Amino acid sequence: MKDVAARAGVSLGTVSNVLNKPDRVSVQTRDRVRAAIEQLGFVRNETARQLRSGHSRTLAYVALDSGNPFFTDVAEGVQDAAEAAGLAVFLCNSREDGGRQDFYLDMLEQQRVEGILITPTDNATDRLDRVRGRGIPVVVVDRDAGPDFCSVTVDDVAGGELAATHLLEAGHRKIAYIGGPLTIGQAADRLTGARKAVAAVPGAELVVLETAALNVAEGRRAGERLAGLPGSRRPTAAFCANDLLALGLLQRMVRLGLDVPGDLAIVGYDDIEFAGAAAVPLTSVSQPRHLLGRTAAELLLTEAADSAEGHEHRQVVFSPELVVRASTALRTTP
Amino acid sequence: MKDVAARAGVSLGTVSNVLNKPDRVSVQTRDRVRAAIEQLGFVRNETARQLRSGHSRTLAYVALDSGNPFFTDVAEGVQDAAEAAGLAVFLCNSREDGGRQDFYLDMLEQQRVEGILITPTDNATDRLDRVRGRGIPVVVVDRDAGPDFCSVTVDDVAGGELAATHLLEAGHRKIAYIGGPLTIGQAADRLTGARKAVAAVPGAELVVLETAALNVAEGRRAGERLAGLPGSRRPTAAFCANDLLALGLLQRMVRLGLDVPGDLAIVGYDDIEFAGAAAVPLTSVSQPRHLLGRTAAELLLTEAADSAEGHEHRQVVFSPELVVRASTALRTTP
DNA sequence: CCGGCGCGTTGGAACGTTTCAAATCGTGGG
DNA sequence: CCCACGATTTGAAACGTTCCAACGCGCCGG
Repeated sequence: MKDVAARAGVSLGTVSNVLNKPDRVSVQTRDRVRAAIEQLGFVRNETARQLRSGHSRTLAYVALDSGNPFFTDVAEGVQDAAEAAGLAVFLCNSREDGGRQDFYLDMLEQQRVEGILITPTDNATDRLDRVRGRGIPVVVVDRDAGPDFCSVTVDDVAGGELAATHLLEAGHRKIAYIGGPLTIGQAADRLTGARKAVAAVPGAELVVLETAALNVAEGRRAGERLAGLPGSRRPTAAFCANDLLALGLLQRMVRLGLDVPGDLAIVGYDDIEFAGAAAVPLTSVSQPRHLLGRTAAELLLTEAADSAEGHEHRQVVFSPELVVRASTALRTTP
Repeated sequence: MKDVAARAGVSLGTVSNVLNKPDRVSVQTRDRVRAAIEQLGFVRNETARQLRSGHSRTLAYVALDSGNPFFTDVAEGVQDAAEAAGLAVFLCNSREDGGRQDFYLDMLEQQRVEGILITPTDNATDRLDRVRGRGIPVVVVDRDAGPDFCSVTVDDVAGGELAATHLLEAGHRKIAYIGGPLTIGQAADRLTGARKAVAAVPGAELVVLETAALNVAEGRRAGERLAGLPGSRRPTAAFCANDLLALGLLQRMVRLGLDVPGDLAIVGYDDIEFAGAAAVPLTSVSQPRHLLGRTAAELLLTEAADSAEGHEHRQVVFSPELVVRASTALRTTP
């Protein structure tokens, strides 16, 4: 900057003004300084700027697993919001490892980021409290963290209800819920929602098939269990706790010569990219992933702005949406 | 740090020494300072450290599309290598948008990162040259950028050869190549490799079905084209330029009542997560994604270390590997 | 008893910005 | 002709570290 000032024949302060408050500087000087910047290929040193101004213009998102498209979509939403506010985003990936998560949190404290978005590995609230104690705003993404944190989540109970209601409205009365282990909050919530919907319809019945995991192989296994039932006892529809289960189930049904949705209608959850590309395009419950990220970032910016006066923590809960595809098409023969 | 110094009854310099060269400080003082740090919850201000030391201990990876598992795996490799060297990683996502890419490059220049790993959107070599002109090492990932840049790639010609050879060895003599548009370097290279393998076997023939894109829908369309051929003219095997095509093709074949691999053996490319979970698990050409990232990061660190004396740019080319699954199982009746 | 050596420690000068009070310069009103 | 005033510009003090020359001090060899 010193060189730029010398070349333009002005003082350091003026160069700084051209960069930060161009309207304070006369047109001639401004142009002269800009020309000098251009000629020297000057690039502002953000580090020094941060040190002096106390603002880093950077926020961070600590995701649970970047390999999961859910989180990459959320991250995109975060980036969009941050970009709009002129902030850079540090993307960190804890890979479900508490140690790595702590490592990143330490690093981010040292970097003095403006704020942290995080999907924590487990009950990390005390660690997060400490971070916030340092004056760094924290927003929890896709997890509830109580009234002391801003958070952004999607209502899994509502999602379960949505899926089951859709099946009930299509005339199904015996519905299987496939998912588990039920110790996973989301699997349990989706079941709760489904139960609620089924309970509201007289004569409707929900059969729970708990699985050991939420993957394709378990979906196939569930398919075998269903196919093994005599026709009269077999559900006519299945609601799977995620799309992997649903895809596995779908594959096995097709393989066993059963028709989807004729013999079994299927609803998945998450609306992953492959849901629409499956052999029979899959009806699925979709979460507003991009919006989730954007909202979380906006909440963070609000909290940062409020930091002076008292800040009211908000828990935003989004509603999932049902995306109807062929796997639950109405049966032509009722 | 001032507070820590005061509390421990030492000077600023000593605190700094405890942090950076603990062996220069006597045990008693060291412990006293550490206790003070603990009590005050002091966290070093990385920004100031960077400003003074001139080193940011941060590198960046500008990926083409974080939604693509390929790049997230590469990113993990990068992170592992960086972590081992005690560096933080800025993850940026250009989403195939040159403007966004330039925005990030500007930002990274301002941040004075130690180095940049990038999968560029297009011929961005002049922009990258400018970045390097500022003294920031650059390594190109998954693209060749000529002898003036370090780069890390995977040999697509070899991959195509590998796939075709596998099919030839299984006895196939009429093989379809499905992929395109051939203006995409990778689709063209894989075809080149396949041609090479087929040319080496007398009596073997390669049928090229160029597609408009590399997605599931195009794969299905190719399936229809193949199924429409009379049995005698229909290839007995297909090599698809990526797994999406292969999955679409597989779905359509199964749907049309053809057997895989009995009527048509299929090889995909990329070995995406779903390849192994398909209705018929897919044989696929796998790229060492994690290794790609790790190597790129290591190359970058080398270049950064060499910066003083002349640096020799290296182009590392990895070999793909074939992962054999059921979609090319040997036919029981030859 | 003195000079020199090493170990610990100290003080202060950078690093490259931003920020702000003060200086400068025309300018129009009185 | 003087003065207050707005618009520009300047100069210097931060920001929180690291780095280095210099310092104090106990000890050893002469």
